[in-house]
Amino acid sequence: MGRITNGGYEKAELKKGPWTREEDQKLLAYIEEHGHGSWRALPAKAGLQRCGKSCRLRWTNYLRPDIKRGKFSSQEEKDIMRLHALLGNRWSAIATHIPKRTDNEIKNYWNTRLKKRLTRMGIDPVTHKRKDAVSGSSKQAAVVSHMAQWETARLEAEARLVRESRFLSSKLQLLHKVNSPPPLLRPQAAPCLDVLKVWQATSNCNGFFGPRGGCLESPTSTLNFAVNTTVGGARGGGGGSILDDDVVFMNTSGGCGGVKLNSCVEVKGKMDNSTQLLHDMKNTANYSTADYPMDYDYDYNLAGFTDIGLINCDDDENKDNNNNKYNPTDDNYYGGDFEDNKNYWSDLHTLVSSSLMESHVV
DNA sequence: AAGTACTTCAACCGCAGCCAC
DNA sequence: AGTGGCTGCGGTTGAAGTACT
Repeated sequence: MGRITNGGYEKAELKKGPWTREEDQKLLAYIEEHGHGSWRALPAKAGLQRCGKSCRLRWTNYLRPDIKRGKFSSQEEKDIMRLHALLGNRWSAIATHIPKRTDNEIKNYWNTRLKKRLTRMGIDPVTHKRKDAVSGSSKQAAVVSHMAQWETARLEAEARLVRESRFLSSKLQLLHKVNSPPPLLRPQAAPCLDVLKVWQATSNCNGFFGPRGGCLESPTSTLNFAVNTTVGGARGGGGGSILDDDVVFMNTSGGCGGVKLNSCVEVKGKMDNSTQLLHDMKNTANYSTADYPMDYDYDYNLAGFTDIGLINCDDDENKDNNNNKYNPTDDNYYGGDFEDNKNYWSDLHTLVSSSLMESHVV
C-alpha cells in the first residue's frame, strides 16, 4: 500500500479490511476501560494495528452496545421512507430519528432494498413521486424544502449543543473513570427538537414516543450521544430534564408568511424539561398560522403528516424481529412477493406524497 | 455439483467543517 | 486570517453469502 491519506496522519502499515474477533475484543475492552477519547491515539493504546478512523467506524457501526441489529421493522421502514422524503440522503439526520440504528445501516438498507422497491413500483426514490407524474409543483417542492430547512435548523442547534457540552463531557468522562462503569455511553433518550416527533406525538401511534416516553435516540446522533455523555441524567420518559442550556424553538411571533426560518430559529431561553418543550412544539404543530414559522403563503397542515405513520401502527405491528412476529425485510411478509406488497408500498407512497400535497390549507 | 449473477453490508475513501493554535 | 489536527458524513467498493441456471 504505502499510501498516506487524510492529511498524512494515517500511516500506511495499518491493517485494513474486516475486523477479527480479537480486534473487536481489544477495541471493546479498551473503550470499556478508558472510553474512546482521541480516536487517533486509541489504536496504539489499545494495541490495534488500525487507524483511528477505522476504530471509530467499527465502534460506531458495529460494536456499540446500544445498536439494534437485525431486520428493520415495518415502522422503521415507514419512518425511513418519510424521513428520506423529507431529508434526502442525509443519513445521519435520518438516523437521529430511527432509534438504535446507525446511519450506515440505514443507508445500506435504503440503497439495497427500499430504493429498489420504489423504483420497481415506478416511484422515483429521489423525489418520492411517481415517475410518470408531472414533476412536482413548486408548492410541494417548497414544502419539502422548508421542512428540510427546519430540520437543518434543528441539526444546527444540535451541533451547538454538542459544542457547548464538550466541556462538561470531558469532566463527566473523568467522573466515569473514577466511578465505573466507564463510558459505555448508552445514549438515553434525549429530547429532540423535532418536527417528526410532533407528527408522532399528535397521532395515536406509538412510534417515536414509545412506552418510555420520548425516546429518540440514535447511535449516531451526536446530540444524543453528547447530551447523555454530558448530562448523564437526561433520561427519556418525556419528563427528563434536558441540558441546562439554551433551547431553540420556533418563533411564535412570525405571522403568516412573514418570517424566514433562519430568523425564526432563535434562542428563547432555558427550558427545564422536554415535556414543556414537546408541549410547545405540539402547539406549533397545531398549525396556527400565526405560530408557524415558515414563510410560504399558505398554511401548512402538519396534521397531514401525522397520518403517515398510522398504517399498521399499533404496537403489535411494531414488534421487532427478535420475537419474529414478522420479517419486515422479506418481500413476502406483506402477503406474497413484491407485486402482492404493492398495496403496502402504494399506501406508504400515497401517504408520503399526499401528506405533502394536501397538508396545506389553501 | 458447478458456474454465474445478484444481493447484502461492513468497511473504506475523500471531502467538509470545526476547533485550537 | 491561515494552518493543521481531527471528526463526521455521504458515496462507493468489494468480499461473502445467496439465488438462479
